[in-house]
Amino acid sequence: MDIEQALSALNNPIRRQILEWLKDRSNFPPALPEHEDLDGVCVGYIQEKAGLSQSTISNYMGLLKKAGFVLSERHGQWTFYRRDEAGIQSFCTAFEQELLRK
Amino acid sequence: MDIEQALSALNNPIRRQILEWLKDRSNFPPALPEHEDLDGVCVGYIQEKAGLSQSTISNYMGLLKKAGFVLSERHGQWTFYRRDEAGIQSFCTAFEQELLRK
DNA sequence: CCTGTATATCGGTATATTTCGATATATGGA
DNA sequence: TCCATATATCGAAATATACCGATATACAGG
Repeated sequence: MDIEQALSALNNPIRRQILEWLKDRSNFPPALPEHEDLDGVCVGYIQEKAGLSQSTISNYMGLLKKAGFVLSERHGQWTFYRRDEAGIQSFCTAFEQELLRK
Repeated sequence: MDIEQALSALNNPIRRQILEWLKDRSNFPPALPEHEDLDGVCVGYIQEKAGLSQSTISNYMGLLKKAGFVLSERHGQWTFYRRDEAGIQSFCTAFEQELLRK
């Protein structure tokens, strides 16, 4: 739980937007039939929605992952990203702990 | 309450450290006798503790103020900064609101 | 008004971040 | 094994941030 790394990851409006989008799978196109039972959204969908290049989004997802905000799972050629609610929660707790007066 | 500006202000370990130090006046040298009834800490004390240049600290305090984390009060040649607990609280609330699922 | 002290602002350099296109890697299928 | 697709990584250019020293401003006391 590196608060510095976490804040850097959040200090970008598009990365924060991605975390918001991931709250609800219906922000993205429907999953392919063979992926319907999987949690998470593939990089391509996120890229399309964000309107940035593939490499940028791949990099962003890596930052969010290292910061503990998303989990990833590889299935075939696809990587599916989803929110890490426990990681987000624990960051929030630690962050408030630091910021708020006691 | 600009969350972008607030996160930028917090995205620096020394600025966060300053907010922590300001939780407790005793982190700094005692106030001059004529300032004893005043709340807050003057820029010089903060600078000395942080070990950065005067201009950097003055700039930092300006960023923290614009972000709503500190209040300032001028008395004579001194500017006294103190935490804006309400501002900090309201940032925390808004931030969690955005970050946490629902 | 002149001087000294505290703080703010300016202008610059070094470093970090954003973002891209090109390329590398992984995988599934013909 | 060869090709197409999805994602990751690399290298570079543009922009932002971290700092500094120099200078400006604000004020207090003689």
